[in-house]
Amino acid sequence: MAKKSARGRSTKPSLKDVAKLANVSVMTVSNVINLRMARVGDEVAARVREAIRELDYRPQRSGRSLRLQREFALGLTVLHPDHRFLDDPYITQVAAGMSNYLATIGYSLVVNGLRNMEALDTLMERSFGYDGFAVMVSGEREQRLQVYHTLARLNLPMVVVQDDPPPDLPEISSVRQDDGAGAGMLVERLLQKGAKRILFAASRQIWPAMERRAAAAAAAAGNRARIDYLSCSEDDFEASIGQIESWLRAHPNADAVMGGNDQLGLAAMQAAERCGLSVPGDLMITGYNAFLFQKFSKPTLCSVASPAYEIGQEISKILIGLIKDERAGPHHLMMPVNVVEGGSIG
Amino acid sequence: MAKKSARGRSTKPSLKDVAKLANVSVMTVSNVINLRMARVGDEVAARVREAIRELDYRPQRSGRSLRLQREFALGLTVLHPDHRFLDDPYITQVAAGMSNYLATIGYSLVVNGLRNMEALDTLMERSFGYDGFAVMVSGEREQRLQVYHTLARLNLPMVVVQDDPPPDLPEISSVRQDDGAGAGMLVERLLQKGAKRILFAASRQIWPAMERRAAAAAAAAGNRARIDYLSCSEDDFEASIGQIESWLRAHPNADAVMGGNDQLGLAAMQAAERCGLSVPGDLMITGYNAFLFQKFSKPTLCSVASPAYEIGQEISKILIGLIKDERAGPHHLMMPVNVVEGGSIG
DNA sequence: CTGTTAGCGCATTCAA
DNA sequence: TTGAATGCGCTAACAG
Repeated sequence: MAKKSARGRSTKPSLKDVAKLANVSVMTVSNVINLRMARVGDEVAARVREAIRELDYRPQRSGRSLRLQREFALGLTVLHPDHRFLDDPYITQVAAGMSNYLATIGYSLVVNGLRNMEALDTLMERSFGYDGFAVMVSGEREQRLQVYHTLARLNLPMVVVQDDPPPDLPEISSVRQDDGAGAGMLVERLLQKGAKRILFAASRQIWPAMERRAAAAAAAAGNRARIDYLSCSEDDFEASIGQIESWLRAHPNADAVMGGNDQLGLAAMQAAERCGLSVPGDLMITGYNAFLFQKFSKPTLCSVASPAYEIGQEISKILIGLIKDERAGPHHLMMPVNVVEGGSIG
Repeated sequence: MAKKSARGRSTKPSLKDVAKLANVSVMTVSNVINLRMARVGDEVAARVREAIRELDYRPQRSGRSLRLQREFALGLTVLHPDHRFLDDPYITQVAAGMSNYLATIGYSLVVNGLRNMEALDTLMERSFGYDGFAVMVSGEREQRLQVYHTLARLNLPMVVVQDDPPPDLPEISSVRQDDGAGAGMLVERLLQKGAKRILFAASRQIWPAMERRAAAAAAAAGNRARIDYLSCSEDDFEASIGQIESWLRAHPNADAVMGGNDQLGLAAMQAAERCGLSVPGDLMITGYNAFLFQKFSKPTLCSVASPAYEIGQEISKILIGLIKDERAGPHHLMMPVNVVEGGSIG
């Protein structure tokens, strides 16, 4: 049971308490805990374990961290103006992948949601609680670069997610999914089905990955089809529908709408219905990053499966590697993607 | 710039380094950093700040934590068999609410996703990195109680989310939303519109809150309507649709389906369509916890707005209060909910 | 206003 | 095989 001091404040037991109870030195206890059994006799070890159990002792992270100069945690920093930043399923999948991998090696995940640059500055002044971290940033490239530069000053292993790291900071690693290929595959299917005029509906809030999808779609289409670009207020679903609907009414010759993500694909489905267009007969629709929503529509959305969860795991492995071997160079990982079939393109 | 040792390993600067550069004692630097300006002269403070800037010094959390016996972080522990535990929008909203509140006071959020009791035991052996934590557990009440009892041994401020804490552990706090009232309001509306036979479609994975909703719905209906109960495999959307569809075909006199959450409400929408039932004409449908999805269907789902984000904030406030004043008793907070209108009940 | 001392819990190093 | 000494970075308490 926890020790209580005179004032009634319960204090956690330390190595010293265990050592006293087991009648050994603190080092012996430390050795037992860290499984250095070669250095401890069997019966002594048993006595120590009994004392640990009796006191309900658990090593205190702060002492260990101070001594070893390791925090035994990784960070996930998200810079995004929406305060409900974890609404984004991509972010949550990355976080889940990191958390689950880290749990297997006794590490923790520290999540930081920042709404603007000021919050970042505040964060920078404080100490952190991790040995390395991943960053996901929305906004213009210029601003993203500024964020990366700021965070690089922490001098900690760092992975940029779904973006190109700054060329002038070669130490930074990156992990992305192959959104160029994914968008290309979707466009190819639309072209095969005769699409000549396509709308790419992106979110108003800029994510680098979505820009890459739009660019890759345009490149894949070449001069075989025309691709227009529409920026939608993704956070307001109703508004997105309205914007796509307006565009569809203004462009009755459109053959397809590519949603920058599945939410926008679903918005396009409803916009089509409001315009009296049948899917996929009158209008084909695709989404991107098939998470929960992909099946919510009828017909099901044709989309691209995102390995966001696996990306979270890979990020962790890379960071742990960089922490263990400081000499290791930066990693740049590109995860493959594949199309998820759906009735929305026929 | 970061100091480099002979081996090329970069080492973080410490108070001592700053003190040396500024020609003051470490305590003076500490006082400047902690804004104890009454104890430091203006020009000395300026000199110290200059040194901090020059060395890019940042206080190291581990030293501070060790000295003050505080981790400056809160934990969020989720025990749920699905490894993508953060797929649940309720959990992510709670996490976002916690993270954003904590950012304002310089605390961090540590996320722990556990898939089973073994993972919990592993976690219990290690040291943690937080001063208090919130718990969200799915599964049977018996198993949940076991989890709470295990975690209580950490002897840390603890908040149970969306569940009753164990009666024999009066120290544990709790925060819930008033799901009884929410379910009651939905039932009342259905009854007003003449519903006599209602299906409550719950997820196969048991969440205490969903059980409360089902119980409250039955209680509210009394003998005015019959409420059946169906357990759906929520993780597989297609399977959920199939299960609800089967039930609807077997019970053609059903008037309404209450989804235990919005995902299940959406599944019911599709099941209705497959049965050739129009919504709300032939069948009324409700959801629960209106997050992103609530607007994804047509007609829009009638649901109950969840204050999950606010719950996250309240959890943090409660925990911080308990950490600051150990004498404070447990808190038990019940957050009100309200209905979100939608065309799915007419 | 500034400096000195001491010790938080732990693991590396060295001594027995 | 076990123990003792040392110091990681920081701040409360006290001394000047």
